[in-house]
Amino acid sequence: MNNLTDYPRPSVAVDTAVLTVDPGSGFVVLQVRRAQGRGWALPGTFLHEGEILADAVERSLADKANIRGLSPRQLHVFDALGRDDRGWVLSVAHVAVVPPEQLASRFAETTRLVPVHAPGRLIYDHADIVRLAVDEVRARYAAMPDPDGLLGAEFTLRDLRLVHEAVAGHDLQRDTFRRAMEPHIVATGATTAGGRGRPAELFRRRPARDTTR
Amino acid sequence: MNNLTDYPRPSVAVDTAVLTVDPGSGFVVLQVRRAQGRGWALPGTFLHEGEILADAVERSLADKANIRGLSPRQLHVFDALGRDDRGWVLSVAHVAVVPPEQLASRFAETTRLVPVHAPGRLIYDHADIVRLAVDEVRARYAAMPDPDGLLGAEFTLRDLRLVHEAVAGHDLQRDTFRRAMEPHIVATGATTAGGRGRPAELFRRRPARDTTR
DNA sequence: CTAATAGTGTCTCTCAGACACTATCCG
DNA sequence: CGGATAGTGTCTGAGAGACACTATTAG
Repeated sequence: MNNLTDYPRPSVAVDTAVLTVDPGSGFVVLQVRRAQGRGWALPGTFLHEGEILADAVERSLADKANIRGLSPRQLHVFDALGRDDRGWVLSVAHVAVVPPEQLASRFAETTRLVPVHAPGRLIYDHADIVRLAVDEVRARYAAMPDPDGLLGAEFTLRDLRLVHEAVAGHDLQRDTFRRAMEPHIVATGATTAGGRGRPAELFRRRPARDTTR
Repeated sequence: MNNLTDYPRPSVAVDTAVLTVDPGSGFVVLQVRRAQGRGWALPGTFLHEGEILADAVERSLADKANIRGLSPRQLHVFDALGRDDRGWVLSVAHVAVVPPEQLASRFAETTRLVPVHAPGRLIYDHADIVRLAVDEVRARYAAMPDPDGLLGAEFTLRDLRLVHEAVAGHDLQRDTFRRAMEPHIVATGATTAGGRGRPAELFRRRPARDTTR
């Protein structure tokens, strides 16, 4: 019978592409400096005993970058035998999107934010993880208004469009974008003031109702 | 430093939803009888030392169901702490689609094929795996003609439509379906003979070219 | 007033869905 | 010929993309 102790077990790691939209640099990924070696990597850690993957992701980000409160999603398990020179290690890649304010308190010396289209040289298969993460988030943002909450609860359509343009990596048409998002948002009644042109309406996300009517 | 031996490691398992289209029962999932207990489960196994996940999937299917030659794709890692009563086990769920002929040689006594819409009672979270697998395959089949090769290299549009209807779980309109698939297939020039009505053209899958023109 | 931004009317093109017609086999 | 199946013309409605118009603010 299958006794759990019959076989050696792999180490299981998590690696996370933490993405945000930076007003200056657009859609960026968080990288951490490697502890012993030189070079940059995605934050990751080994899974501890009795820990679930999401908790390992949160712990790795608290420890390595001083970031808290994420909602990581799984992407893929990387299991190539030679991928990690420390031995037999499976890595479960994750993606997490956070508003830029939440990265303000990150370790300045050992972390950096790099545009996703030119993430630099990364160890192991971390460049693949960034690609998977970016594709996943782009697909989500194409379908819904700011599903990962890069903006607060209320926003103008201009703010929303700028965030979506940063994620998509290209400009979006103002009127088409508005009509695509309108089924998924509700006007609050309030408007902005103090801006240059006509004041803009404020919207909230529609509470995940049926969108087909 | 992170020494790989510092922490206890989880057992890693794979569980696979093997799906096919059965002429009689439609879209079905392969289940295996549990060895020691009663009840049915998806075929799975523990990952052996130095083995990659895809190989573990193939081994589990050869051993438990006498099936070979799959192309499993990863779906999700199930990591809930209490999910397996044998201890700390992560399970990497997979999906594999095979043509029905390839299941002809399966163990008759210990396996069965059950329609995906009523998979019966399954252990652990295997019902969730079936749901994920079905959703993944339906999404792939909605976009491309038989991407997983349930049919052979050549087929009529009727054959193709019947397979897609079985996967989708509902009827598809003949003319609309044809126009949706035509950009992704090439006529061979040959036609069927011996059928009841007008002979049908035979097609092949288009060799993964750019579909936008 | 002009510049700037927000919101919307409307035209066109494409495409899915639907219906119906023609085409070609068997018997 | 009739019955069955394959292939296609065509209409309609929905929706994306694009352009341009109106609306409302600051200065």
